[in-house]
Amino acid sequence: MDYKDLAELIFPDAKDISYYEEKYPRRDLPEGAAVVRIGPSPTGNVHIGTIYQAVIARKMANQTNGVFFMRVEDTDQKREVENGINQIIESLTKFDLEPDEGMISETESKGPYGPYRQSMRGDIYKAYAKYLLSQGKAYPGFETQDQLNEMREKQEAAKVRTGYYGVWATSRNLSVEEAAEKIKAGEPYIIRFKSPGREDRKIKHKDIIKGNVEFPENDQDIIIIKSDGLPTYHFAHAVDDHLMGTTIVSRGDEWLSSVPVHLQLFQELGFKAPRYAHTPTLLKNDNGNKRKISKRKDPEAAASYYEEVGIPSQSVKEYLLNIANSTFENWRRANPDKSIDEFDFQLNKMSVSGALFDMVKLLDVSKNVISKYSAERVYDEAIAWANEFDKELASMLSADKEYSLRVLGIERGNAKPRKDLSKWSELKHTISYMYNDKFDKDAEFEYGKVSDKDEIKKITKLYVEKYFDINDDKQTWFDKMKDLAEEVGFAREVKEFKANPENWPGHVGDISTVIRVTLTGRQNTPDLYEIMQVLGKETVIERLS
RNA sequence: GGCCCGUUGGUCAAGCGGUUAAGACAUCGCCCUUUCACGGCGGAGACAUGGGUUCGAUUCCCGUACGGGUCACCA
Repeated sequence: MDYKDLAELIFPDAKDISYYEEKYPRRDLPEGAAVVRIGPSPTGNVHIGTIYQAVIARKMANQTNGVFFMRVEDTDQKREVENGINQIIESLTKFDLEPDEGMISETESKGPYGPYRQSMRGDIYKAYAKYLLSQGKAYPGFETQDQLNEMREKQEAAKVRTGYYGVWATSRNLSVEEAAEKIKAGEPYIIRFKSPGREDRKIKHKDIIKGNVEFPENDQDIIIIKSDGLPTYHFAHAVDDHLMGTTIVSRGDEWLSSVPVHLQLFQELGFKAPRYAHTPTLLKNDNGNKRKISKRKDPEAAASYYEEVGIPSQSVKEYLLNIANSTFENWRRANPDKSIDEFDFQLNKMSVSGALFDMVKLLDVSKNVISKYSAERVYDEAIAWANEFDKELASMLSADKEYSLRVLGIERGNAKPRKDLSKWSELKHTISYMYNDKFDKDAEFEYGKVSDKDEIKKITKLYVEKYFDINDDKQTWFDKMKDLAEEVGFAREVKEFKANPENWPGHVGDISTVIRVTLTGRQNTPDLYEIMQVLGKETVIERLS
């Protein structure tokens, strides 16, 4: 009996790998085209890190006329969540990051290298495992979970390196006959990779982001096929990225230390290894310490969070790009109106260390993004958000769309657009006073310098009766405000007042504040003239009287 | 603990042997025909630490400290 017989005994039905090598031929792509991918697991709540990876991958593929595909990595059935794949697809769609190939539903995929779901590729992994087995590069391991745990405890107690290697690899030296006998006797087993590595030798890895890294060679006989018949991440990575023609593996840097294993696997399988780009992790400040942003503890770790609070996906993408390449910021300033598709992203310009996720900065980016939207776009996006998350806002906006567009158009569309909105959840508060049914004329407002009720009444009455005319142009309106100030004994000009404050009780700004607060309930608002224009004659008179 | 990776203002970051050590966010002040937002101008604020190497180190080397990752039949 030899290795081949053993392989045959273990995987009698597995095809020869030549079948798959022919079925999935090398991609025919132009020189320099990058084939990149994301490999999310359907564990529910898509992580913002997945979106981050997708932004990077999408850009790499676009810039090189390459391919961006999505492969669902669902080999851990315990963690799987119902509808998990659809959630991933939905998330990518919302961020406008559709892959060129990949799953398009829980069970269907598009693209020539499918299926793009690891649990549906079982036969493929078995074929390659059989191939290794038949060459004596893999072997069945018979230790139970408990035995392995026990072994680790012993190793820890003895303060030696933990793991399945050297003298600890007890199944490794079983003869083919012994192994076959155990299998025939029905003993449970898994398949291990027979590592040719030696811990006292070094391997060099050149990472696109991290640069030169040196590791000890891997000497662990890692498991490649689990007892459920599915591959481990390492094995699936090697087989899939080989077959699918991945040229650059961009993934989180928590994988960096697995590179020796992966390189070895590619080597022993006879595959050409891809280039690797290990991206820094998104971190979060937790009581002064940095730690990985986590789905369990941090709401902002979920891609859906941004949708819920109404931060446009465009803003999130720009922020992520900003973290990925700090040159993005300068580019954006130089090209305020270009699509981010035109930005030249460079993988090797990525920072080596992890960045703290900065919500304040994200909001700032978002504020700029929204400021460039037209009133129509604000309306469309806001109402889409509101329909799902804020019914009151939705009915407010949709009751009179034309009117709402005018409200949203205040100080928008000009050279210096208003920048006071960074997420849709703020919108209701920002514009509520523009809607009569949301405005309580009799509420107690906080006024400024002039706060005496009778005086306020006097000023607003005078304004309405003597100065207000909805047809005035802005300059006339402005001059009239000054006239009003003068008539009630206030300084016409702020500068005059500041030069000699003892001469007046206040200035025109104090008077306009009276009008502003009475009209809107707020001391801080956009341009009052525009507000009055939108509010219309009737409402202005009604509120000021 | 072993093995990796990292450490420039509060945050994100340029810089890669000689710089007044960029810029952005945040913060403070002033200005911007009346508020606020925007915009403009300005201020404060940083090379973790100790040794080398060098005429000269934020930049190169070694140690230390600190932070992060990883050591699963999870990805």
